Amino acid sequence: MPAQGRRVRRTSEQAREEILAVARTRLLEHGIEGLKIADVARDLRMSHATLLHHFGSSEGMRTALITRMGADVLTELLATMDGAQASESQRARWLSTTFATLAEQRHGQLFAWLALQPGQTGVDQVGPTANLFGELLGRMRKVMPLREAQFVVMLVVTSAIGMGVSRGWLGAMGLPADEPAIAGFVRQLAALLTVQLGTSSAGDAAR
Amino acid sequence: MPAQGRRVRRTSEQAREEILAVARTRLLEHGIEGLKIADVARDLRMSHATLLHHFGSSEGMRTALITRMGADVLTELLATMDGAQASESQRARWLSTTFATLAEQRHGQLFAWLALQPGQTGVDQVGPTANLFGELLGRMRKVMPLREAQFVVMLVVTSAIGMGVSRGWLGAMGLPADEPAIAGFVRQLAALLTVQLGTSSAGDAAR
DNA sequence: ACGTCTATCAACATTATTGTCAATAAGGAA
DNA sequence: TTCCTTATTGACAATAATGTTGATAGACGT
Repeated sequence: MPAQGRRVRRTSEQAREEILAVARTRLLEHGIEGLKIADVARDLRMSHATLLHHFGSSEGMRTALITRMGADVLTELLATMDGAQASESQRARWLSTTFATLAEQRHGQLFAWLALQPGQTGVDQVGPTANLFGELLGRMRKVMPLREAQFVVMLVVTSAIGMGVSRGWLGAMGLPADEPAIAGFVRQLAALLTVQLGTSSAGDAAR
Repeated sequence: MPAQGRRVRRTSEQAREEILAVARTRLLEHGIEGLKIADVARDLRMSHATLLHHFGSSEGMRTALITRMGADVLTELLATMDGAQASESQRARWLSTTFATLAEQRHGQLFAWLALQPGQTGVDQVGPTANLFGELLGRMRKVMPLREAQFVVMLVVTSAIGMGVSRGWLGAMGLPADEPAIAGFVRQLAALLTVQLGTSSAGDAAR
């Protein structure tokens, strides 16, 4: 164990990792306000100067955090896709896990944060995540016509993001939003989409 | 026109209105960062001390803004409901306008902002909006069974909020999100829900 | 041991943001 | 007019937050 007065010396990479980890949990618990570099640094028992040394500026840290979290979402999403495309029951499970991934509260915070960045600034920072949903769409196209795929992905993505962003207060605003209610909702959605996809699988439901 | 050196003296109410109006547009254009009281005041050619005089603190202003915008959403939503419940074509139109109301970029900013408030803080401030979606749900129950109504409202609300929050960057992430694409999406959704509601109108689609 | 590299830190500097206060002036009432 | 209320303001105060710097000390190689 390090004595109190003793400096801990991490590698540059380690330091960045630890900082981003703390920043993430602070974002979840305290919102954007929790991202002041002094606070993040204090959680690590590190001087805020050190934090600045690693990220250049407070904005640098925030940008890195956006990039990291975006990449995590991408990884999770693509992981759930692998091997879950063929059968209908598999597709239902895919929907459920995808929904869970996107609607997770922490990701909701990320999306909300992105939404509040003026202009494109936030999105540009996402870097590798840039084509996140395009990737999803591409894989869906392999098992259904483009128009269907676009509709399904769009519906699932927007609904999941909306759920993630607003889960905290949907309940307070009159909609049932506890765990079982959401699970039931996802099941209903899966059933609805299954019907839809089974019925008009060559189809064009609109106009 | 007021000469430069001359003070403009508004009623307390007028002042609050003008301030909130400016604050709203600033929120839309510059995100939360645009809400610094000095900036808002400058847009009105007013000293920031005056702004503080009317709202007590910067937080007071932000709270008032949340309340106001929330109330506006509520008003718009309920307005679109009146008289658009009975027939199916009317229901489709209701969905379209409701969707438009919630997905509107400016409201998306509001929702995103709410999502980033730690804990319940943000929601509590919404005041009259508190039961916003409960109101929606109540009206839907008049024309369909509870389980159906819950599902439909939940789907529309989450999807619309998700759309509003992420409209700015859905395109950059690979999903078609220009005006016609969204319009098409809403039409497809309406069609899908119409089928669903027509088919199993006593139904329990899940499990 | 010695030297190099650089992560770390305390103290300082700078700015940004919010908040306070006493004085001023606009509008209405008496 | 005169008086009273209070919206308005500039100047100041108090922090809060970010950024800067020179010195210190781990880790690693020679």
